Amino acid sequence: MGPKERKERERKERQELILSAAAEIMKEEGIDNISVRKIASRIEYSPAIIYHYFKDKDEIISHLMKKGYQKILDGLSSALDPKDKPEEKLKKLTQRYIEVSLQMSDEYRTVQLNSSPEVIEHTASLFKGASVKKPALKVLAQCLRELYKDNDIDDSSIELTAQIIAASTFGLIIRLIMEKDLVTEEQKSNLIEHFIKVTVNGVVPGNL
Amino acid sequence: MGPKERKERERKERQELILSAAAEIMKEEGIDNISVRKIASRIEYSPAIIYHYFKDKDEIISHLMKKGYQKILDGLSSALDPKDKPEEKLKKLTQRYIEVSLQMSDEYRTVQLNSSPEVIEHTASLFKGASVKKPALKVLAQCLRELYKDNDIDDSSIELTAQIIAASTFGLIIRLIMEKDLVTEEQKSNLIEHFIKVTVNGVVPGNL
DNA sequence: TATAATATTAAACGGTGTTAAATTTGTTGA
DNA sequence: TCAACAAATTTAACACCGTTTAATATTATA
Repeated sequence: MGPKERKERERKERQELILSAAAEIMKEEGIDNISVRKIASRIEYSPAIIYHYFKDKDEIISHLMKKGYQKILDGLSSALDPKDKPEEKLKKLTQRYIEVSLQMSDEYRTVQLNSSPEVIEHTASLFKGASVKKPALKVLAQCLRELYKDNDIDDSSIELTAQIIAASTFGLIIRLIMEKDLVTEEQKSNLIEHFIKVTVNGVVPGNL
Repeated sequence: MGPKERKERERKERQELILSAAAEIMKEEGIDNISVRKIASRIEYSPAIIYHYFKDKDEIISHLMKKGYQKILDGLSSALDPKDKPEEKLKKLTQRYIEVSLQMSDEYRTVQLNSSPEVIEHTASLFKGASVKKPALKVLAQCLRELYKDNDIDDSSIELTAQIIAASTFGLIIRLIMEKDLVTEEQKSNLIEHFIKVTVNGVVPGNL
């Protein structure tokens, strides 16, 4: 309520202004064409002002990443139906993840392939312990735990499996995005269907 | 033998000079730090000369891609032992592909993630018919054909499977490269081992 | 209202890819 | 051998880029 808070709020508003300008540019011209100068001119300020609200350009990009990543996670939760069997859950989850990612292919690509250390920290999924720190992996691991409830499988094995499913799915999605002009819709849905079949078969109890 | 041929040869030599300078920079400073001016200064010419031998910087990058891609393929063939059973072949092939790719991670990343249309044409693997046009997929599909020799599986299914293995493996490799600072050697080999197990289990006859 | 803090800008630095025109170098034919 | 032509190479510029420093304008505070 004091002026301190207002200041803080105004500062955030300006940051949002900058971020949304950057997001606009990303949508219109792609991630690589975001430039500090373009952002500045779009919000009708001088380029230098950007550095009053962000450390550097990378920090702006990082913010865009985080938002994109969150978007994927949000679209995921609605795919879980408690009534489903574990195997079915796994299929639906994977299917949904692929669908949501393909719907926002530009953002997905940007988020997942950006190689700045700060962003990688947010997208990394292969390090030990990722299945408890990464929401998407967490739900996946939970799904696998149900799948293996009658088997004697240690947790590190489940984590590995979750990470592998994530990495494989990531690979399929990125390739589908990159080759979108070369792959027909039919081929695409064949691939997705087949992928889910193969992946689930690969991790189903008894095969491990 | 006429001067025409010599001219042609000399031109190629200069192109090679430029390319190897670019490759050096890529090795030392990473793909993103290749610049026309740096190449020029390294070969002790003025920047403009580059454009006498290449259309633009992208063309230079494209050449680096093609070479990198070839390198992967070359390292692959030696992994095939005719005495192995199909399942074993598949495992070794995948293992080798991952190893070779990780050994040249910068190049792999560059080759596989470059999004210029010209390069995508060389790396694409999901379009219908890819398994006969792409050497790496061809050997993979052949491997699968052996694996399914006693089963009644149509060829389009084999192609789909090959493409899926390729895309999944691609995903694992890219993530391992991107997260190399976060993943320990132990975790890495666990992942690779587990990945091969899961993948092979997923495509083994009877599970499909 | 004066002072201190904050917001904003102008201007520059060093970097980038690329191009047009001028210049040097090399080749060829008379 | 020399002039004419063609090829190779450079100079210089254009239009961008990210970033920093110092000066200026604006706002808040005492």
